[in-house]
Amino acid sequence: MMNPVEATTRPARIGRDGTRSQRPGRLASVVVEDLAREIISGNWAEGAVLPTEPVLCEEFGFSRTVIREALKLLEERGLLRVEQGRGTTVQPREAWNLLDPVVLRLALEYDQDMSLLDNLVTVRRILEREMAVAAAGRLTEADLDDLRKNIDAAEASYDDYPRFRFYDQKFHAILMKASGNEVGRTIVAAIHTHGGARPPLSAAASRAELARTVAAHRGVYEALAAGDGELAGDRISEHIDSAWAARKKVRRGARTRR
Amino acid sequence: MMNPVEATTRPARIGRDGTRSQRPGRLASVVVEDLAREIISGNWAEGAVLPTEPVLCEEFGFSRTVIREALKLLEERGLLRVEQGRGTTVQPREAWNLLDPVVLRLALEYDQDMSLLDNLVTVRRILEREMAVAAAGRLTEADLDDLRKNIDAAEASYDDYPRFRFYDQKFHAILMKASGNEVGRTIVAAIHTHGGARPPLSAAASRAELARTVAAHRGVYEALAAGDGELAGDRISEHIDSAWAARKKVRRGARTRR
DNA sequence: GGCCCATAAACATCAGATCTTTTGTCCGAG
DNA sequence: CTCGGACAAAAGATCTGATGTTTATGGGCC
Repeated sequence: MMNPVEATTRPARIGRDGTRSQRPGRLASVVVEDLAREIISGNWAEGAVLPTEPVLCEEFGFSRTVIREALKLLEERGLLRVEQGRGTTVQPREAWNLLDPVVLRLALEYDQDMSLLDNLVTVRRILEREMAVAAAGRLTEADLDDLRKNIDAAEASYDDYPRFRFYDQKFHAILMKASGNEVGRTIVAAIHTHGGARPPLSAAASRAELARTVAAHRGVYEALAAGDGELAGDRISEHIDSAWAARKKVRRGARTRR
Repeated sequence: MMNPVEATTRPARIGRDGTRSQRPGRLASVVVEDLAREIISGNWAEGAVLPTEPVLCEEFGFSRTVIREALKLLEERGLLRVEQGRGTTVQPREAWNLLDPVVLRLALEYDQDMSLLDNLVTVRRILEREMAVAAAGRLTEADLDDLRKNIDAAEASYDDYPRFRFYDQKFHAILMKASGNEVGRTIVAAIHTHGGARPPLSAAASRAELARTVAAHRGVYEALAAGDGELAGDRISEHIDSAWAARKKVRRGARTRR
């Protein structure tokens, strides 16, 4: 269902030299990853000109088909600008599409002071708050049932963190869907899926933290069941904030920079 | 600047037969537009299987290079799923990246009840409100100067609507940038650029409406200059809401469905 | 009936050639 | 010396045809 692959894709420039023990799905994704990293890490500054396509072919050992596909995808993500007759140049950070999975993942990886992660959580908190308010007036009995069963399932998963996270995200997903705001749902889903998959958000949590999450969800549920959208919004906002604060504290003591 | 072409793109399958009086920038964009329209209009339902690449080549009259590039871009946008050995299928609406320019434009075009546009404005209002609050504590003197000059320039452009819109958007852009929230800025910028370019948001406004906009901006500016972030946020939120309400009213009387 | 392999379908990649656009240079006219 | 236009070089865009890989399917074989 999901796609938890490619978190560490980086098969080190495989060519056609026979030793391709594993193929990364698409060759172009290797090139995308590589070039995106150069750009996002700041190694290649804004305005820098990339080598020409034939040169890149030689460097990576892939054909032009693959290289071109990668360049097009990077252009689509706002990292590059490809112009006939002129060459390929690096776009300014303002043009990057930070909601794109690859861009987001790499940007977070090089986000030393966690300002980007902070931004992400802020956006998520704001949007989810308002979407909870909107959902309050639209939830069906079936939705409420779903939410309740989801909370129960999460409560029974304290010993299986991945499973717990699944139900955690599912809870928010039900709410987003019920809010009727497709745009908000798209954004929040992108943040959940690709932003939450990084430390410190992806690190296993203490049992107490999980219990707090369940309690918070139950509080949101009760507010929704009572039809009090504002209260539900306040509670989910508070929930996201406090969960993030707890996570930041964890990270601070960990020093996980690799 | 924009690209008002290709609303009805289908230049009768130009080949290399000499008569290519005009090239649409990239051939792939024609294919992207065409296929995206089929999907977003609902003409092709979720799960539908597209013709194979060779067939598409024949239909469009382009080579596989072009067709493949288009398919890859559509996959990137969440509209399609391309799988080796199986074929190309249409993705469910939930997977669409509604913030992508092309997807957003077409989705709005087929957004008969304006619910999507409503979603867009809601997200924008929520985000901009919070970002104004954040900006209040970070604005430099230079930023404030910029804002003031921007308002004055807008006020002097009542008779040149495109120019007025430029300054209008610039005002918001300065604020977004000053907020320090890159993610929020990316999202709001996407909404401004690609969502605001459609009727009824793109239609020329009355002089009174423009004056109200300027007054609203000035109110936001004064709150910011006074360091009152909450007030600035409330004002900008109110501004976006009332401007949208006015626009909806215009649209209602117009019946612009073509 | 269930398992295994041959085959076909469909996308992935490669290789090389030709076309277009952009840009910079060079040279002659004024 | 400066301005233009012709010309050439660079770089991406597109075309063509062949070959590799993955997936699904169908027919034997046990």
